[in-house]
Amino acid sequence: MARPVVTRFAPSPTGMLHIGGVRTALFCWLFARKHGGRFILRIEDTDLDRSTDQNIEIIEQGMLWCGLDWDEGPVPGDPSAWRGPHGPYRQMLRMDSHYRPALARLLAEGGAYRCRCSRDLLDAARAEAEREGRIYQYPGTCREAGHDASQPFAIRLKMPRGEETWLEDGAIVLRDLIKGTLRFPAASLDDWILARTDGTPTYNFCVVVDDTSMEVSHVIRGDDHVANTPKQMALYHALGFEAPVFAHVPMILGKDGAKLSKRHGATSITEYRELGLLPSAVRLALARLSWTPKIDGRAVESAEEELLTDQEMIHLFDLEDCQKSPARFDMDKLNWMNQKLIQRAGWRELEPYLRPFVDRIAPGAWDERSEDWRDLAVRSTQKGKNLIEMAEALRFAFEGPSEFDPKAVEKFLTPALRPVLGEVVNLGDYSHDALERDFNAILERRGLKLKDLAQALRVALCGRPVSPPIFDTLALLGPEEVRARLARWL
RNA sequence: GGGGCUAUCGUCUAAGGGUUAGGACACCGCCCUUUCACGGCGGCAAUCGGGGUUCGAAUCCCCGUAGCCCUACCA
Repeated sequence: MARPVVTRFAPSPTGMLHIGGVRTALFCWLFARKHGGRFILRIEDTDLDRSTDQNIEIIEQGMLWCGLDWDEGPVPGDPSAWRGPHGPYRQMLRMDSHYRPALARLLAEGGAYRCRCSRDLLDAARAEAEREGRIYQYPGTCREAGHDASQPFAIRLKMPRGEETWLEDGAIVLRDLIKGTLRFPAASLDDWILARTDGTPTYNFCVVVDDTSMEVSHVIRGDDHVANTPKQMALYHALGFEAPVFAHVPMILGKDGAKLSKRHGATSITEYRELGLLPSAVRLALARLSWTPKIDGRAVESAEEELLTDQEMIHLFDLEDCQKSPARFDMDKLNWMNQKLIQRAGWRELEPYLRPFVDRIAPGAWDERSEDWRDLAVRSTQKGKNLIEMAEALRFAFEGPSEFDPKAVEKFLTPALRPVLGEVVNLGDYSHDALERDFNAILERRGLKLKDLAQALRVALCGRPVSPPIFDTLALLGPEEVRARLARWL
């Protein structure tokens, strides 16, 4: 029986938003969008020491920059507000409303029990088992003791012993959409803790309660949670809830195959923004890690097909086309995708992303320019690999050269060419066609090649022999500025 | 130690018994060119090891090896 599709991303606000988390969120988002379902953002803030409102905002902003909008969850920037019928969406706010009642019911129904074994006792037993090379499992000392609440206690779940009818050959069977059918022998699982002695519930308990009450139909998460799943399945069973469908996505590794960490470069989503990447490129690159889009059953076969739009990704996305094995993060490919997406974007589309980078070079200057100017500025720098390169390529338009590359001056600004600059000063029509016509006339008269004049102009105007196409360079500066900059060479 | 997962070019991957093992990124070379780029064309490059099953294995089975996850009163 098909439930409406609901997915969720549940990060801990313990710092930055990790790129691996973004990828998981992206899969959840794609899946929900594809099936016309809802996507929930839930904050797992039970780690009180590290969770802060500021970190929550970092997550929200990272998600929004990346284009991953959620249908239910916190309202960005307002720690106490939320949107959606299943709130609150922060675990700390769900203690009394959700966790305690579920715990009480479990205790009353016998699915869980109070355990008085002290932490010291447990630690000692574990240490001893380890010393003897044995595996340690909680022996179930208090399982049938029927302890009351008169003394301190933790709460443990009664895990199946092997004979239960919902097991298959004594194993909990997980049919994972990505990993396939996985079997976990009940004997390998012990009675785990649902709530600590101080009454706070543990992670594995909260996820189940939250996913159930939020009507999550598909749990899509990192495969570091695979081994937790049978424990959670037992809890679903004890609670009498139908378990959601699970899909565990493989991890993202660094270039060297080790877990992606700081020494591999950027790990936080905000760093990718700082690198001058388009969110659409980040989405595409992340999605293509572990996922091979199939068009009519065929994997994408060319560069053209690889460059999917969001709509295409949503249309094509299928968890069955995901890899089981981990993938290494490939910055080269991300850069390539970024370049391609920059190339094919319209200037209005690019402008909001480019503006902040231009602002760093010339604060406020961008918005003072006309639409035509901004259009040309974007188009003439669209060959850049990223927004930083694009903005940098426009620097000449906002500030005159602070110095002139001596070698370039010697090579291109030859005595023979300087007089020609004087002719350029006389030109008044900077439209492309006019410039081309007038330049051709000058070149013919002087017996020069465009290359000679173009390079001389670049050096004279920008201080170095590199700039956008020469006619664009002139148009971006305008006749007045060109005359001013050329004056010293005449 | 126990439980679970994984293994094709440098990277992301395609091919579930028969292919010269295909594509993309990166790299290298050539061409184009108004600088830098873009672009076009071409090249290099892989089935972890060992046993089976089979006429035939990257594909199926077993055994190794390596890596990762879980094994907390962390999440």
